[in-house]
This record gives sequence, structure tokens and C-alpha cells, in this order.
Amino acid sequence: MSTRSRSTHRVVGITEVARHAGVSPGTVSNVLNRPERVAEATRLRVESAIAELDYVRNSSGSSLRSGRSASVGLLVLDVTNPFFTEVARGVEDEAAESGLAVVLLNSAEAHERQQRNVRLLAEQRAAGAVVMPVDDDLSDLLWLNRQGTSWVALDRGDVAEDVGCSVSVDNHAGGMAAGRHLIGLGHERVTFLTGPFAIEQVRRRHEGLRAAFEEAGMDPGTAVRVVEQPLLNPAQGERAVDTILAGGPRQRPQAVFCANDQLALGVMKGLGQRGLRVPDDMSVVGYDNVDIADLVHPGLTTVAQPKYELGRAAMRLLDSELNEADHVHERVLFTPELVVRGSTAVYRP
Amino acid sequence: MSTRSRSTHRVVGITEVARHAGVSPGTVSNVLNRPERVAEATRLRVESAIAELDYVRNSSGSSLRSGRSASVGLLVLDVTNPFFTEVARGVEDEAAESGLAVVLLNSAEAHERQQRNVRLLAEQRAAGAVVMPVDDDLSDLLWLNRQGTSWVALDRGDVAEDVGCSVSVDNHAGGMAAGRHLIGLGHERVTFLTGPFAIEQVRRRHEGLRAAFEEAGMDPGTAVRVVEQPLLNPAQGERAVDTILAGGPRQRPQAVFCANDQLALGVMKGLGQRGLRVPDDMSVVGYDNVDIADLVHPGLTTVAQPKYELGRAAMRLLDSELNEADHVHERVLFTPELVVRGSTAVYRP
DNA sequence: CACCCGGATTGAAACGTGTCAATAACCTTC
DNA sequence: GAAGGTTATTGACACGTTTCAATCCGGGTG
Repeated sequence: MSTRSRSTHRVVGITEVARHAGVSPGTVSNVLNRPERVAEATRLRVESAIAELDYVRNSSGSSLRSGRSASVGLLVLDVTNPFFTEVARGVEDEAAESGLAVVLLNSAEAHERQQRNVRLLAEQRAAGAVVMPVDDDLSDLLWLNRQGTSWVALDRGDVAEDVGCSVSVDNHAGGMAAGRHLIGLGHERVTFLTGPFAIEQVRRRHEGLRAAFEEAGMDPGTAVRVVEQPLLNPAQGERAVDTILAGGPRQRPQAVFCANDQLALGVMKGLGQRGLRVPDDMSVVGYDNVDIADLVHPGLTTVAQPKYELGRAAMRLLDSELNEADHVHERVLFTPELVVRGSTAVYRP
Repeated sequence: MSTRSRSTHRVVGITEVARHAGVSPGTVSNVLNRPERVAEATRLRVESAIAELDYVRNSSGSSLRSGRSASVGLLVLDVTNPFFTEVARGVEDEAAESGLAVVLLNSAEAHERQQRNVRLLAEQRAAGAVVMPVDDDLSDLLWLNRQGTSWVALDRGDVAEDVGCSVSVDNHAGGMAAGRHLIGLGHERVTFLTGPFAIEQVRRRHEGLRAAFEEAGMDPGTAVRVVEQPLLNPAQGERAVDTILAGGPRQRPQAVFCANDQLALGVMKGLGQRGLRVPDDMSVVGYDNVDIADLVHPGLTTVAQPKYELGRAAMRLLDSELNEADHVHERVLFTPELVVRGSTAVYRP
């Protein structure tokens, strides 16, 4: 049976509430938005009318009138990656405190999808957005700015300060920390396994790694080899293992530094399948410190980012941009921290 | 410097486009929504006016007028869990094909947050929602129905068919498959590690496990012990290990079946820390088959759910409910599949 | 008592879109 | 060439909210 039982409950608006409470619509609106301007007695009367009629505000009406909606977008590189979901939690918690709804949009590492999502935000007249850009081409985001929707860049410290705020983690320092750790363990040939160099973050991590070798008086040109994969997921890491091992035992690197924990986990699996032991035959370092890094065996040595805090900070900045008239664009930089676990060990030839 | 450079670009609406193209606003609206009704020549004229003025539609206007917005909610139990993010991908892909935007809302396993999110959906006059209810109390969702927003239940086969559609996986069969596998390996004492029994899914998995023992002519009352934790995450799994091992080597179970891969991964870590080997000293079975299940060592034996397909199916059903006048509520049931990996082995006393 | 002041409330005018009955233009057919 | 039919376009109104100038009321002051 197809009982299309919509609207059993005639939809009630602000005007009906007003009639029911014996006041004007304007007063009801005031009760909802600036309760301090309305006298106690009438406020109570209106509130009980609201409860009695089961009135729920229509946000289309508000945002049409005010020109802006009360939701912010969170434009994420890949929902599947636990790193981002942790960031999302931070953004969400902070947004809830400001009474803003969060619309999570997934770019799936594809520029075309990012563009579609940006357009969506513009159509919704979103109050603002927290954005992790998919690559160096920021033209969509600048367009979004011109449409009146401002945004905070996440994990992209390189966006110009006149464009918007940014919150990021010092990727150079992270790469360097990983490098120093490996050098300290006696490693002299390291492969940097990465996603596309179009992503600014991974470029900086690479530079940091090289800087560590220079600092130690070694030539990064011979010590660091790069293997680049199209995406930053475990399957890509596993697939890259053959390339990493190419050249045989003499040429093979003594350690792999991955741009991402996801890649690192794939590498560990691939090495295991080929009979190589981590860390005895090869050390592996990841980046992000996702939850699972601590659950695999051996535990994954990795560069930890303050994921949740990153999200919170970004949303806080956005909030200030939206509400404070004298807002000045800001650049917040967190410092990453190396977490040493079992996947790295002293190199024993 | 605080150059608050909003609206460099005066905002343009449908009427301005109409003026620019020399037609009426109604025609512009038709070009946007039912292009087939408007003559080729004028359509092109309007389209070029749109491009020239860089017009972007204001969705508040549309949804105010039409009474419904073009976005659907996805109400998820816990964004952090990779199972849900995979479902989200399915929902998103399918929604994109129908031109619907997806608003991801996180209940964080808390009833109060679910309630807040449901309210938000009602205020936005969302077209519909895909919902994973936090517990057995569906009153918020029934209220949402009365407000005219219909929804599809995900992973909750027990919602009455006159309430809405549902898409789920046969949890009883899943529990049974895990049970048969363990029995086949010779295990006679199994602990079921679970989240709150308020969640219907885990109850059914438990029943399935017991049914497998009955089928084999064994008494589930003595063979199956239950350990219940408040949340379904790795930390809780790790914490539960002491409880599981209580009673010493003679009493201790030979295998642990977890309601969730997250719990299982925590258990594996906990066992490792206490010097117990998986699967030699204890077999572990998970549920969901998240990506990482295949990345840990040993690989986690688990009951696989068609996560992505689950999301797609739910969204497809919702779409039918929204568009087809003769829609009949449907109940889709997928069958789970046991994936055997290294974490289970024959019991050797 | 007249005056004024301040707080509480009102009324009407937008915001941008979709709808639909009404009109206009055009084509066919006798 | 007129009547009838089809297709394309128009205009005006309604959706639910917020805003703001205008009004109302009650009490304090001179």
C-alpha cells in the first residue's frame, strides 16, 4: 500500500505562531533572535505558542532574507582518510558552539569534484568554509571569495595572507624530524614515498627530509630517492613496494619515509608479503599518526599532527572572520611531533 | 590591515539576468529548471546572460518557494569509524547522480546529538535523510516524518515497514557465519565482545553466534560468554582484554568474536602486549571488513559487509521515495560474507 | 497637568525564486 | 483569409523570514 502520508501536520510559520500568541510576527522573530528586546510576559506567551504548535523555524526564509545561511562547509580531500575525519570532529565541535551547521563535502582528491562542491557552497550562500585545497590551483576558491563566502585554508600554509586565514602544521619541520631520526639510527639511503608533488604539503616534507641529510653533512642527492604515486592510500603503498625494492639488496634503501600513514601501512604489508621484516630488514616511517598506527604490529613510527586541534583552530578562525568586524587574516602554524614506535630500528648491515 | 572586501561583486539574481537577456524572470526560471519548455534561441540568449553576469542560483529562494530543499542528510553514528565513511561514499556518489547535496551529520553515538541533528534537518526542510539510528528510541525520527521529511534506515532491519524503507545486512547470518567458522576450527569457548546491547545490530550478531553453537549440538549457555563495552572503538577493545582473560588459562576463551573490527583491532593489540600470540594462543574475529583489517599482521578474519553498496542502495531507495508517486516502502537485506585471514586458526590445546 | 523619554510592539517592505493562468505569436487547415 | 490549435512567453503573486522606522504606552519630571 502506498500511503503517501506527507504533511499529516499542516506546516506552521511564524505568522501563525504570532496569531496564536496574540502578537505580531515581528515580535515572534524577536523572541527567536533577540529575546532580550522583548518583555518577559510576552516572551513566555510566544514561547508557549511555539511549543504548542510544534513550530520549527524555516531556515530558507532566514537565509533568503539575511543573504547568508547559518552553515559552513568543510571541504575535505578524502573522507575515507582517518586523518580528515579527526579534523572534521574538531571543526564540528567548534561549530556547534557557534550554532553553525557543518556541511561536509568530499573532493575525493579530484579537482572537478572540488569545483562542484565550491559551486554548491556558493549556491547555498554558506557563511564560510574550511577548505583543504586539492592542489595548487586556487582559482575556484578565489571565485568563492568574490561571491562573498570567505574560507580558512587547512594544512596549506602557503596561501597568501591577503586571501584568507590558514591553519597548518610545519611540514618542513616534520620531514626534518623524520630525517634526523633515521639518520640517528644510522640509515644512509632513504626512499621518500609520496603522492603527487602537486600537493604542497608533501613537497615540504620532502624538503625537510633532505634538509636533515644536509645538516648531517650528507648529500641528499644520493641519500634520498623519491617514489611518487598518484594517490595517498594503502593500496598505492603496497603497489609501490616493488619500485622501492628495485635494484636488489645492494641498491635498496634502508628505510622508507612515507608522506602519509596510509601509504606506510600499505608498504608494511607489501614488505611482509615479500618476506622482509620491519624493522629488521627495513625501517618505515609514516606521517599523521592516525589511530591505527598504534594498532599494527610493529607500531608505526610516525610524525604526529594535532588533527583535532587543527580542525578546532580553523573553525575558530573562521568564526572570528565572520563575526569580528576588525578581523585580520591570520596564519596559525602548529609544530608536529615525532612518535617513535617499533617500525624503525638501528641499521645493521 | 582589515580590508573587509565583501561583495566586490554586486550580487545578481534571476531578475537581473532576465533584464539583461530581454526576457521575463519566469523564462529564466524555466531555462534553469525545465529547459525543454523554452525555445532554443531564447535559451541560448539566457544562458549567455547567465555566463556573462556570473549568476549563481540562490538555493534559499528555491527551497523557500518549493517548500523543500535539494539536500539530503546523512545521519551517521560515528564519523571516525571507517565503516561509516565508506557508506558515506556510496551515499554521496548516488546522490550526486540525482543532483542532491549531502549534509553529513555526526551523532557521535549520543542520543542528544542525534536529536539536535534531526532538528537541524527539519529546519532546513531537507528533502530526506539516510539515517543510522543511535539506539532503539525512534521517536525523534518519527517526529521528523511528521514534519514531512522522509528517511531510509541504514543497518536497522527492524524498523517497521510502514514507517520507512530500510537497508541492512543480515546480522544473524553474519554472527552465525563467524560461529560456524570458529566451531569448525575446534573452538568450544568463545567470548562475544560487544558494544551496548541497545544497538540492535549487535544483538542479532550475538543471537547468530549462539545459533551456530546450537546447530552444532553445543550449549550456547556455556560456550558463549559476553563482554559488553560502552563504545565500539579500539581503545575499548584494548581495555576489555583483562576482562576477557579473567579466570586464568583454564577458564579463558579460545577465541574472541568482536561486534566490530575496531574492537577486534584493540583486542589484538591488547593480547600482543600481554604476550599472547594471535592466532596461536587465541583466535580473533571481527565484523565489517574495514580496509585496515587486511593491513594488520596477522590479517583479521572478519565478516564483510558491502559498505559502499549499502550506502548506494539506501540513497537509491530514498530517491525513489522522493520522486515516485507510487512508492512502496521496501526492505532491502544484504548477505554478509566471512573473510578468513590469519587471525583465526585451529584450536590446539 | 503638559511634556518628554524610553522601552515594547507593530506593520509593511523586502529577499530570490517557482508556479500558473493568461496572453501572444506562430503554424495548419479548410 | 479566418478559425482553431499549438507552442512560447509573460506577470503577478506567494513562500517565511528579518528589519526598521513608526507608533504606542506608561511613568517620571518640571
